[in-house]
Parts: sequence; C-alpha cells; structure tokens
Amino acid sequence: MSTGPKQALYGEFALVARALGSPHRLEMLEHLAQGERSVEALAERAGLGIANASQHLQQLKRAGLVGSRREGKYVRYRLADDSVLDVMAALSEVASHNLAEVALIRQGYFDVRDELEPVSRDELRHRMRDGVVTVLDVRPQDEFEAGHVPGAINIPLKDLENRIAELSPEQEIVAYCRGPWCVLSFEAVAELRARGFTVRRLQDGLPEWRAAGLPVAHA
Amino acid sequence: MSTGPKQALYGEFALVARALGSPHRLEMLEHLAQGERSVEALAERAGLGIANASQHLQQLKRAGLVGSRREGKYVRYRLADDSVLDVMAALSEVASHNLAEVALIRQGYFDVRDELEPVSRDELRHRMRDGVVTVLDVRPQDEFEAGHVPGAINIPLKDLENRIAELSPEQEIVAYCRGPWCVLSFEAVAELRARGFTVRRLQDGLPEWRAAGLPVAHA
DNA sequence: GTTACATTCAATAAATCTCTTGAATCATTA
DNA sequence: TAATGATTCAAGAGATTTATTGAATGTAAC
Repeated sequence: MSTGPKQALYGEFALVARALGSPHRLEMLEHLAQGERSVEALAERAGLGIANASQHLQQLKRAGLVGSRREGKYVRYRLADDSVLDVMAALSEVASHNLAEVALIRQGYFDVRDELEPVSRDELRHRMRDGVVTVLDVRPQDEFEAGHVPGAINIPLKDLENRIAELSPEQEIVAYCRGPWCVLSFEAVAELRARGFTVRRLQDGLPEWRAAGLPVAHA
Repeated sequence: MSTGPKQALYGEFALVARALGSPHRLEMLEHLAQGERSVEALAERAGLGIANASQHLQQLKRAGLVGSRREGKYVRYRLADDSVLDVMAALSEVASHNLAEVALIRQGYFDVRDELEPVSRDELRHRMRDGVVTVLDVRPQDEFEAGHVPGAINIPLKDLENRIAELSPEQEIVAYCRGPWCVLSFEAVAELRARGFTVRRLQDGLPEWRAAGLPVAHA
C-alpha cells in the first residue's frame, strides 16, 4: 500500500532536499550560482578531494539541481535553472526566521539591529538613477568580471583595507556579494561602518539580481 | 581553518534541508500545513509508529520547521511559519522543472498536456466574482471545516464518484486540495474530465491561499 | 493515589551517507 | 602512439540516520 503516485512524489522531493542537505554541496551551489565551474575549481573552494567533489556533484545532478557539459579536458558544471536560486533563498528565509543560531551569526557582525536591514533591488535601482550611491561588489575579481551590477566598483573583501581610499566617505555605499548566504558583504559592511562610512547590504546577491531580469555588465 | 561564520551558516542551512530530506517528514509537513495535528494523527497519516513519528517531529523542530505546544494530554504540532510553505513550494518547483520522474508522474493523470496548467489564485478570484465557476475542495471533511476557500463546496475525493450529481455539468469547476504536491486534485480533475466536466486545478492549495492573505471561511 | 493514555527517552540493529584510495575513462598534447 | 591531465568509477572504513522495542515522563480521569 506504500507506492502510489503520492509516495513517489514525496520521494522525489525528498531526493532534492537531501541533495541540499550538506554544507559542502551548499557551498558548491553558491559558487555555481556565480557561473560555470570545473570540478577542480569547486573542489578547491569547498576544501574537498577531487573524487569526493565529483561524487557530490553527481548527487546534485541526480537531484536536478545542476547540469554539466564537457569542454575539452574539463567538465563544466552549472546550476540547472533559476528555480534553484529560489529554493536556496527559501531555505535561507526559513533558517533566518526560525533558527536562533542563524540570527546570532548574522547579528554577530553588527551592534545595532537596524543595520541588518538590506536594501531592496528596486530601491537600489532608484538610488543609482539619482546617482547618489556607490555600489560595491566585494567578490573576487574573476567573479566580478564574469558579471556585475552596472556601475559597481569591485574591491574584493580581502583588499578592502588597503584600497579603502578608493571609496568616497560622503556617498552612501551599498555592498553585495554572492547571494543571500554570502557573508562577504556582511564583513564589508561591518568593516566600513567601523571606519565611519554609511553602508548597507543589497538584498541577496548578483545571481538573484540577474534572475530578476535586471541588467548585468560584463568586464 | 574550517569553522568560520560562513561554514556555520552552511551548516545551519544544511540542517534545514536535511530535515526536509525524508518522504515521511514531507508528508507530515503537508498535513501540518492544513492545521495543528497531534503526534498520533501525524503518525497514522504517514504510516509510522508513534515513537518514530515523534523523533521525526523533533528533527523538524530542531530545524525550525515546526513548533509545538502541549494541550492536555496531547502535544499539538504546527508549521513554524509561512516561510515553510515557501520552501516547500520552491522544492516542488525545482523538482518539477528538472526531474523527469516528477513530470512523468504528473502527466500520468492526463492525456493532453495543456490540461495540466493550473488556475492562478488571482484568476480564480476574478471568476468567482463573476459567479461563473464552481470551486471544489476535495480534501477530507475535517480539513475543509478547519478552513476553506469561501464559497467552495466540499466533496472528498473518495466520495466523488457517489456525489457527482451535486456538480453542475454546465459550469466550469476549479479543484484544489492541500498544496503544490497534493495529488488529490489531480485525481479529481482526471476523474471529472473523464465524465465530461470542464475542470482545472487551482495553483497550490489552501495553505498557500491563506498565506497569500486571501479570505478563508470556517466550518 | 491509582489508572489510563499520549508522548518522549534510550538503546539497538539495519540501512544509508561520506570520505579516502587507487584504478579506469576520456580528451588533449607531444 | 604514447603521455598527460581532468574526471569518473569502484570498493571499503567510519560516521550518521532510520525504525523498532521497551521503559520513563507528564497529564487527565477515576
């Protein structure tokens, strides 16, 4: 009595959820959201062995979360489609609302609660049109070059301290990075605030900006 | 070198996803989306032992997906908040887009592809206002009484064959049930179509209707 | 208080998942 | 053709998850 279509659907959905249920795989997905990546690149980012990373990727593939194509010696993996971004964002929402640990981690960057509030994509577009905001992309340079918010300047987080002179203290700054989970922008905001800048985070990151149909500049 | 805030966040998100990664737990969540339920009721629905169901529920609780309160001898579990509905819907989206098995199961109910297209909540509201549609709730009676789309009539799927005379063959019917995964409405649509009715499914189910801020009628 | 009942806890075996290792495959380059 | 490099396959040890069982806890009814 167990295997009607209902049970079959539950089984398929559970397969997808289980594929999302590993920190390493989530980290790989977040990087894949920035663009195509080889197995080797993903393995290095996630701190995994090549064979291990390959197995994780195949699990993601079986769950329909990623696709791959061979390009010469390399196999390039990519996110299956934008609905994967949606499920990642939904996961982040649930965890942020209902897990005290997540709220604590996020708040750990700031003294004042209000500073956590992100800027919406719409609001940022209006401010950009009025020219009253500096958009700061704190991702590594290669990710910036593969696509970024038009008009944004790129200072990777680890260079921020050295290159802080490039930022004008008079204009409000909006920082963004990879997506709703990416802590780079949290750290950037915390550091810049400590130096007296007016900074906020953009809601989510570049992948969601692109998925919302907004323009993306390429270097 | 492994436990920065980034890794901690991945770990929390993975905890949530793992909790979603079991067919039994997903089935319990779908029932909890209809309203509060005791451990016993959930165990019976999912075909589990009491102790086993209790453990699954505690796993959901640790992941922040459900809450509970004691009411006399019973412990009533409930969905933590509406963001849980979002993540369930997002899971359904990914699976439907990217897993051939899911598409096959869904299409298994129909001959013609177009009949799969659901009616959006907005479209249904307009048709209801014009009085040109019968809204059919195919969930069991107790779930209907706990809350339903105003004006809907309740014929549980298993009674549909006997009570088919209650439906007017002239008016279009829109059927709904528990949510994006619920196959009751699929089966109802298939059966009614076979008998010459004009039927479509509502997008998602009652929990999503309520979460969208639309009115809900009680008993 | 004692009894009955719903739920949780604790302990265990079976199943599944993860990571490592070394060999196999597939496409490029010499 | 041989050699190299990227990825996948296959097998096994270790850790985690699941379902079962029986005992413990907490609440309501007698």
